[in-house]
Amino acid sequence: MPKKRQYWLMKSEPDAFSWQDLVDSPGKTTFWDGVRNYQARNTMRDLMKKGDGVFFYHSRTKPPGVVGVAQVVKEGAPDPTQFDAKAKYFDAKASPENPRWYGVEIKAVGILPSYVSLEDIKGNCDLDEMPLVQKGQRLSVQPVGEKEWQTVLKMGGWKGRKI
DNA sequence: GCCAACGTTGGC
DNA sequence: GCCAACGTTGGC
Repeated sequence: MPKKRQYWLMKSEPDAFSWQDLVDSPGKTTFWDGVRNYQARNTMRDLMKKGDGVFFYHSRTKPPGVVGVAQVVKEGAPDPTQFDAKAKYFDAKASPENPRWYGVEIKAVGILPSYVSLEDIKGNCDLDEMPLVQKGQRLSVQPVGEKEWQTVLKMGGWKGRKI
């Protein structure tokens, strides 16, 4: 039974970790750590699969929007920062035997030739169903439908390989 | 920098 | 197990 390709959107504040930081990472790959929201955790731990497409979204920028395309290269694994007492994301209630927080590894595939801002997304009625534009939506890791994935790629002038 | 929306914590 | 207080997110 072939698995259906899934798509996601991951938010990051560029001051903390930008698209360029991802591109500059060894192998253009990074472990997505520091997520401390249970729903986002469940998504990364249980749902995101190797090869899934990821929109890399810059939040708290002027303007916020989708900057590039990435892919999941390693599925959910315990986030090491939860065990590090000195780390910002330390969680005293987590232990290696009983991890609480998970992350995935993603790899940059390519930048979108044209940035797709939040305003652009809100302005396209084909994208009304995206969690991103729902009121009060704050999830840093969220699903993207097949239709929405293709629409945003088109808006961004994506000429890269199909994911 | 403001603040609405939302999630989590902890006293009871 | 309720819910007020608190902390965080993220657009504006």
